[in-house]
Amino acid sequence: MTNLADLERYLTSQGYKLTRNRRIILQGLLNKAGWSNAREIHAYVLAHNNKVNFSTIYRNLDALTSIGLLCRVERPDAVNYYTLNHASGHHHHLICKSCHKICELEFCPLSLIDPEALHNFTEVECKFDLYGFCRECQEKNK
Amino acid sequence: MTNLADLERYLTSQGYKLTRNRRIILQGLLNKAGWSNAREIHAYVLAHNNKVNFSTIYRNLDALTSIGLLCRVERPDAVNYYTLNHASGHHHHLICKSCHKICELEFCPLSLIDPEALHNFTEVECKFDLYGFCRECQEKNK
DNA sequence: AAGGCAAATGCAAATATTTGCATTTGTCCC
DNA sequence: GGGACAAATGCAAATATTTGCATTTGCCTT
Repeated sequence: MTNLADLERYLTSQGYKLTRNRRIILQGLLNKAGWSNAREIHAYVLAHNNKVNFSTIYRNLDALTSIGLLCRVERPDAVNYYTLNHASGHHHHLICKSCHKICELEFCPLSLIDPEALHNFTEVECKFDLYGFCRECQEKNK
Repeated sequence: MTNLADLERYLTSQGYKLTRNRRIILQGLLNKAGWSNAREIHAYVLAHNNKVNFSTIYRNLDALTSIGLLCRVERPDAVNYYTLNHASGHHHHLICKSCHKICELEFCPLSLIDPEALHNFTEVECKFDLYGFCRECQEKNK
């Protein structure tokens, strides 16, 4: 989905209300390529709306992530970053511990795991990310 | 490793100093089966030493985890829990979103991933955990 | 268009966790 | 055993994030 109308349609189809904050958050993420954190998104909404609270930002980022519209990645410095899930499918990431570059991984381990290993758990969500040093940062530190 | 002397030997072999705090943390985790959070471990050390600061606890839990003596798991309520890595090998976990029960997974996705997919990253660490509802909690909510 | 209800929001307080810097401690070497 | 140096610690302040509760808003029904 690469336009606001589709994103909004999907949001409401999932039972969420279409609020002014959510519209601006989605618009902001559409405008800006790459990843943003809650602070940046908060600033964007402030600049394009009247006034919004940080907790609203966090709650909306959670909601949008939970229905798959956003990808969330936790950086090694413990700050969460978000981006529109253009891939639209479920996927994971590879993050550089030095420059924080984020690469996509098509691979999802949950699809490969033996259901027997899941101890009869249901509604299983997969949290999976890899952290290493990208080629550029390896060069720099030589 | 199931005794203090082995744990301590390993700690020093990795270049870490053997401090009073670390000894008590390891002893505490040896005594208590299962998982503990920083608050509980802090309380244990306070009760068995003179006085220790929370940041020291966190720094030591990080250090012990980074050399593989401890396993760390992040619960859905965003609290980290720690336990001795008896399995001694690298492994992952399956956590109940309701009762927070933690099961071990022998599976590590990093071992299966195609090196080509790693974009030339080096020293890659794998952060992988599954979150779902265990059989007991499914029954309870029927 | 008006009313009602649940969902979304604002606010303020609390959470776990991290960090910089000055001090203390453990270990290695003599 | 004593001294030196780096690593570990204490302290206080800062971080991102979450939560409870009262209020507001979006959306559905009439």
